[in-house]
This record gives sequence, C-alpha cells and structure tokens, in this order.
Amino acid sequence: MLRLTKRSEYGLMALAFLAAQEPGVYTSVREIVSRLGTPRRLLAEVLKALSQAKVVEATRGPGGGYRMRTPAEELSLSRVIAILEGPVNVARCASEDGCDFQEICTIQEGIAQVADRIKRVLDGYTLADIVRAGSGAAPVLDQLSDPASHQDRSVA
Amino acid sequence: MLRLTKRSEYGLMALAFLAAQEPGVYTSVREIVSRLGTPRRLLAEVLKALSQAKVVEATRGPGGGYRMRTPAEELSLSRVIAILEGPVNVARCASEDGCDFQEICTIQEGIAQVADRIKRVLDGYTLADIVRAGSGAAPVLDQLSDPASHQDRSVA
DNA sequence: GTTATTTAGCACTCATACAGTGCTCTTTCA
DNA sequence: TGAAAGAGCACTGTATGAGTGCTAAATAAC
Ligand code: SF4
Ligand code: SF4
Repeated sequence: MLRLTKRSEYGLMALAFLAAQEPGVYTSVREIVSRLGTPRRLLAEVLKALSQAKVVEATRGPGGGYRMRTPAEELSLSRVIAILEGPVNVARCASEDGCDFQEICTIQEGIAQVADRIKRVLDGYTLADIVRAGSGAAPVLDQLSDPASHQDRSVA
Repeated sequence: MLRLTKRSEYGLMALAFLAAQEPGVYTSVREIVSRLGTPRRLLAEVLKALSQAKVVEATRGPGGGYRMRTPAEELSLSRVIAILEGPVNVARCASEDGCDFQEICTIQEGIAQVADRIKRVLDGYTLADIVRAGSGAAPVLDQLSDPASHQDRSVA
C-alpha cells in the first residue's frame, strides 16, 4: 500500500523524543510511552531493535532506559525504516525474494528508476530534518524533484 | 512494507504492452496474459478497473479486448497506483482512516514533507517514462532530489 | 544480598491487506 | 444461434502488520 508501518512511526516518534532530551540521560520506555501514548510492549520491541542496530543505547535497572547514540543529523529515514521494517524495496525485483517476471518485464528499468528516486528521498531526510519540520522551520524544497523536470531531460 | 502491489505491477506491464500495440486495435486479456505470464483472472480484474477509470477502453465479443484511452505521456504512475491500490498515502494521517496520534505527533510535519516528495516522484513519472527507460534511453536524473541538498537550505 | 526497576529475549494471537480463483451474465461478431 | 470476450459478484488462502504475555538477565538502591 506504499505506507509507513506503525513500527516505523512509533520508532520515529520515540527517536524524536529521545533526541529532544538532555544529552546523555537515559529515558525509560515507561516514560516515553506515557508521553506518546503508544502501546507499551510494541514500543519496547521497536526500541530494542533500534538498540541492536546501535541507533540508540540502553541501560538496565532503576534509572535505566534509552538514549541517542547516532546523532539525529546523521540518522537517515531510510536507515530507521530499514531497521524497523526491513530494507526499502519499492520494486520487489530489487529485494531478495525477487520476481518471476524479471526475464520478460519491460517496466523493470523504469520501476527501478522510480524506486531509486524514492530511496533517495528517504536517504536524504534525517531525523533532524523530521524534527525540524515540526518546529515551524519549513524548509523550501519545492523546486527539488520537480514533477516534470526529468521529462525535459530524457526526451532530448 | 513500502512496496508496489502486484496489481500495480501487472497493471503497468499490461499498460506498457497496450501502449506498444498499433493504435486503435483491441487486444484481449487472453493474448496479454499469454505474453506476460500473469494470472489470467487477476489481470482481468486489473484491466477492468483501468477500464472503469477511463484509462483504457474495452470492447466485448470476438476480436474484442482493451486498448489505450489515455495517452502514455499523460498517464502518471500515481494515477495508475491510485486506481489499482487506492490513493498513495505514505503517512496514514493523510489518508481517510487518519491517525490517533495527530494531536500530539511531533513528526507529523516532517513525515508529511517526505510523503509529499514521494508523491511528486510518482506524479512526475508517466507510463511513457517507464516504457522509455526500458528502451535503453536512460535519462539523467541524478542531480535531481539530491540526498543532502534540502538540508543546506533548511539549516540556514 | 535482597529487592525493585528496567531492558532483553522468546513465542505467541488477532486483524487486515494482498493475491488469486470460480462462476455467471451480458455484449458482440460471425 | 453459437462462440468469444469483457463485466460483475463473491469467495478462499496467504502474508504482513499490529499487538500481547511471560520469563530471564542486568543494574542500582537499600
Ligand atoms: S519491475 Fe518487473 S520484474 Fe521488477 S518486480 Fe515489478 S514486475 Fe517484477
Ligand atoms: S505522522 Fe504522526 S500523525 Fe501522521 S500518521 Fe505518522 S504518527 Fe500518525
């Protein structure tokens, strides 16, 4: 359906929250959930995955919890998605499970291009960008990836 | 999983095939399937949907089938996807079913931006572009939607 | 060192969307 | 009149997504 999963969204919300905390301090799942209102256990699963991927780090016991490990400016959206729901493959032939039509498929190249462009968008957005957008500082990016611009080039 | 459904892919393959036929002639599902190797009934469903959406037109009876109705140059990828699997909504809060977190969500704006950019990519690609890419005419679009370019603007 | 707190690990269940199929009806041409 | 082809309807199986329960291991405080 070409939609982000809740795992990704919960993960991003939690990361945005963690990134806004005082650097170095640990925040427990309990507290994060009390702010976000997400299902407790599910967010725990998500944070565990992010921890294993070294995006955040954890400490157990009283006063324990999670804190950022990768700077928000260096954490791309595609990275988060890849951790939480697997690698982004708009075209199934690019994924490991492949596609039965690869031999005869005439749209393969075209779809691959589209997939690549979408991948670039996801690669280009960092957690910092996501957070910043919510703070009113709406960046101007409308002249980028103009809907029609690539046609002008390719037809020539 | 952020992936195109088979409906969309089958649809695009069929459209690419139809667009390559002699203008005006009708091609039956039977014949299309014999070339593409897709499940017969499923492709029929897909083409029916495309027909109802006025993208292709159909004639029944012997010698009947489908032919293009919307020119390949005017048929965007997002249009095809919308017909075959519903409107593209990378962020669920933008869709009709909404999201429970909209009130407190800090990533809403950021995600909306990402979703918008992805939507633009899909809007910008036409069936003609998809077909053309397979014909060796690989357009240069690498300097578009540069992964880092929007950061430079937004930080300033 | 016992206890409370908190993450780690494991293994499920339930809901939804995707993929694919069967059968009948209507239209159309020979 | 009969064969060909799309239109309509309703259904089944499978995969993925969403969410939960329980136990073990680590850590800090008492
Ligand atoms: S592009 Fe062609 S080959 Fe690649 S997944 Fe889609 S259908 Fe299969
Ligand atoms: S962005 Fe925030 S509000 Fe929109 S869908 Fe994702 S979580 Fe819900």
